[in-house]
Amino acid sequence: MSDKRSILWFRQDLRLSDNPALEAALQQGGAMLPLFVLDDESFGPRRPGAAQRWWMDRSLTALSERLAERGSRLILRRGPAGQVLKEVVSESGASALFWNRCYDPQSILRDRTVKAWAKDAGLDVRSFGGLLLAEPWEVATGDGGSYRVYSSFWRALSRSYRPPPTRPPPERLSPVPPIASDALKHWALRPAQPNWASGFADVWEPGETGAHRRLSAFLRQGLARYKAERDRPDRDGSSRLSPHLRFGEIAPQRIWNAVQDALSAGAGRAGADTFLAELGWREFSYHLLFHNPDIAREPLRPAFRNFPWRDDPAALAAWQEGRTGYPIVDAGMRQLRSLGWMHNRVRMIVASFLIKHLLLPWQLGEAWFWDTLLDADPANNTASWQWVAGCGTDAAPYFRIFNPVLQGDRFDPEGAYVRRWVPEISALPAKVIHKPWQASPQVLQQTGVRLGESYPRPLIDHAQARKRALEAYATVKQGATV
DNA sequence: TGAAATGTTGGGGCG
DNA sequence: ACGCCCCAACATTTC
Repeated sequence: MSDKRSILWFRQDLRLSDNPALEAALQQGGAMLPLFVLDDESFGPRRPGAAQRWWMDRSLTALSERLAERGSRLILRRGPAGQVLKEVVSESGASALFWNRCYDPQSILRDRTVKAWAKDAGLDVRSFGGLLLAEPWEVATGDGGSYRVYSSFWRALSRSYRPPPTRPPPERLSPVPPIASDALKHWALRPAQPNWASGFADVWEPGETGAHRRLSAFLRQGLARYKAERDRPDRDGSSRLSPHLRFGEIAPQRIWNAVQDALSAGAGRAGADTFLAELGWREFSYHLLFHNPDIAREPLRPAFRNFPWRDDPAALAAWQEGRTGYPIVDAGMRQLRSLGWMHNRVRMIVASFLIKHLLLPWQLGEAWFWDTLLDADPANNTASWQWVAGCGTDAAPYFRIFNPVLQGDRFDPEGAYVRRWVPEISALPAKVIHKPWQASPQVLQQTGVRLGESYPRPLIDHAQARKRALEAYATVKQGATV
C-alpha cells in the first residue's frame, strides 16, 4: 500500500454510495481523510439556515457513523474552507484533494480559489459531478446557449440521459491518521431554546440510510399514485426526498435508475414521468443558477427591478407565523415551522399570497424559506420564488393569482390538511373551512370560532388584493411571458 | 402547476 | 303552440 494520503472533502454529497470523488480517492490507494468543513464565512448571508443546520447535524452524525463502521473517521473543522484545507494538508501531509462540485456562486468562487492554491502547492486536485444528473454546461441548446424554458430543457436532458450504474458504498476504508477534529456538538447546529425542531425527528431520518429507505418506501407506496396524489396536501403523496437530495445523501441518478427499475417491474408510466419531471425542475433550477448566478438576489427579468413592492413588516410577520386569516395559507406556514417542510402545492399558494396578495418582495419569502426549510436549496429556492413572482424565465404569468379559497376547496376538499395545522378552526364544516368569514354566526358559535380573536379575519380581501396585484404588475407587463 | 369575466347554448317556466 | 326570459352549464377571452 502506498503511503500517499488524499483528502476527500465532503460538501453537498454526504454519502458513500454513488460518490465519484470518493471512488477517485479510493483508486489512489493509501490513506483517505474524509473531511467536512463548516464554512459559514464563504457564504455570508447564504450560509445554511437554521433548519438546514439541524439536518446537517444529524446527517453528519450519520455519515460519521457510516465511515466509522468501515474503519474510517470523519474529520470536522470549522472556518473558511481555503484556510482550513491548507491547515489539514500541512498537518496530514496529504498530496491529493478530491471533491464533488457545487454550483452556487459562493461555492464556485471558493472552490476556484481553493483549486488554484492546491495546484500551486503541487497537490493532485480533482473535482467531479455528483450532485446533478448532468453538468449544467453539458445541456445546451442548438446554438450552444443555455436553456431558459423548462420543457425544452427537460426534453433535451431526459431524452439523451444515460446514467452511470448505481454503485454500493465501499465495504472497508483505510484508517485515518491522527488529525484533530472538532466535536460536532460544539458546533451547536441544533436549536437550544426554544427548540422549534422538537417535532423534526419524528418525521425525518437524515443520512444516507434514511434517504435510501425513503426512496424504497416511496417507490413501493407512492410512485403509482404520484400523478394524482402529489397535488393533495391532505394525503401522503410526496416523496419527501428533498432534504436528502439537498445534502447529497442520495444521488439523483440512483433515483433515476430506481424509477427505471420500477418501470421495468411494471410501474405505470404516468407516475414515473411526473416524478422524474420533479427531478427535472431541480436540474433546471441548477442550470438557471449556474448560467445566471445573480438570480439569488436580482430578478432575472430586469423590468422587475422597479416593481412597486410594498413595505409592511406586520403583514410579513402574519405570513411567517401563519395568521393571515386564509386557512390554507396559515396551515402551510405552520406545517413549515413544525416539520421544516411544506407540501409543494401549498408552497405555491403561500408564495403567491406573499407576492401577489401582500405585494411583498419575493426575496423576503425566499429568505424565510431559506431559514426554515430543511430542503432549502440554493438553486431550487431562488428559481422557484422567481418562478412564482413571474420575474424569472419560463415563469408563472403575471395574471396567475391563486385564490386561496378555491385552491383549498380543490386540493384539500374535506379540509383535513387545514384541520391538522390550524386546530382552532378544526371544528368548522368542510363547506366553510377554507373561508371561515362566510360561516354563519350560529356555526361559528357552535364550533367555538371567534373571528378576530381565536382565528384572524382575512388580512386582505381577495378581490381587492387581486385587483391591486394586477395594477402593480401592469407596470412591468411589457414583454411578459405568456 | 389560474381565476374571473364574458359569451353561448339549451332546457324549462310561464304568460 | 309560441315567444320570451331566466339561468345553469359550458366555452371562450381576458386579466
